[in-house]
Amino acid sequence: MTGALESRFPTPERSTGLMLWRVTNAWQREIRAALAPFDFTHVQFVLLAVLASAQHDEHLTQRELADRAATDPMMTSQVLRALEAKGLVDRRPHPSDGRAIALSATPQGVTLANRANAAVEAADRAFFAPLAPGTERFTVDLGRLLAS
Amino acid sequence: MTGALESRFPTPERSTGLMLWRVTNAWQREIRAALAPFDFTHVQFVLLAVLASAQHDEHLTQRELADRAATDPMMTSQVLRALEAKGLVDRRPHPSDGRAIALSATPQGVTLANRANAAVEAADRAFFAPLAPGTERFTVDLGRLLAS
DNA sequence: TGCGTTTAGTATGCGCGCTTATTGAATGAA
DNA sequence: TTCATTCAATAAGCGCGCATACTAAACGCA
Repeated sequence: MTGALESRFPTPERSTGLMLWRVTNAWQREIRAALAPFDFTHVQFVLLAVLASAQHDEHLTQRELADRAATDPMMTSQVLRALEAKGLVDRRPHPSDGRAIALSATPQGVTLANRANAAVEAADRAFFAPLAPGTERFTVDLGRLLAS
Repeated sequence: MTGALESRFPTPERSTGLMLWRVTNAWQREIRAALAPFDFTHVQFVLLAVLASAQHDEHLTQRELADRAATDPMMTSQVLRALEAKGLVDRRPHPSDGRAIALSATPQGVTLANRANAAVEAADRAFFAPLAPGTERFTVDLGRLLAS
């Protein structure tokens, strides 16, 4: 660092934070490309997939779905209306809570979620392949960062 | 996975991609909080810091700065005008390229970049502390993902 | 029962990351 | 020198992530 900035890091490549930022941007590009054939954004896919995977027991509310998917409630509200417009999600009044909305994936939604999920999982495998055989360890590290 | 989605991952916590996404969002929140006292966004800080650290040899153009900082050229253009309005950056016509802009951090810009950098590096240390003593290894992993 | 508090959903607005397109200047080849 | 190509900077627009604020319904407690 010969410039006017006093940093611990001689180059941006040494900063864990900056690297994390760049890697996630690169990953988002890959996922976006993988989902483009399905006309899905990443958030659309995540919400539909989480909804489909919870389909067995009950109808989630938007709040519950947002909690499970770790998405912003505002985004969740907006994206679910888009998914409803596509005919992939049903949004009905909640039977016992007049404020809430009971969500369910339509059959088309489930079908598309499964096909898109295969594409996303393939893109993920390709993206994280350079970590093999340490991919699991890397995922555990990410979990540690979330726990705190 | 007892629902309607056929996935390799029983829960989102097992998907490296989703974990990466969540961790980066959490990291962005920490950085945003650390930079709030300086009235900086993350991109503002990164561009100013990279510019200050390159200050020694020449005046970068916006394109060169965007390349070094790995930021989008559109963002770079817009954020640099904001930094100029704050008096932290000078944007002059390039002496030999009529299309380009010669950038330099002002003295106030350098001072603020150094103070903000200390705050960001502290926030980074705190955020990645749970990885110790494997932080370096984690950073190397991130580098591997970018290389491909 | 009544009323203050909490909660589900949504409107608005801002900065980021990206795509597409435009303008004008530099470049390179005939 | 001329003209097609490349390139720096920027305009416009979209979806994401977040903050703030509002409405209406549910909840809790006396």
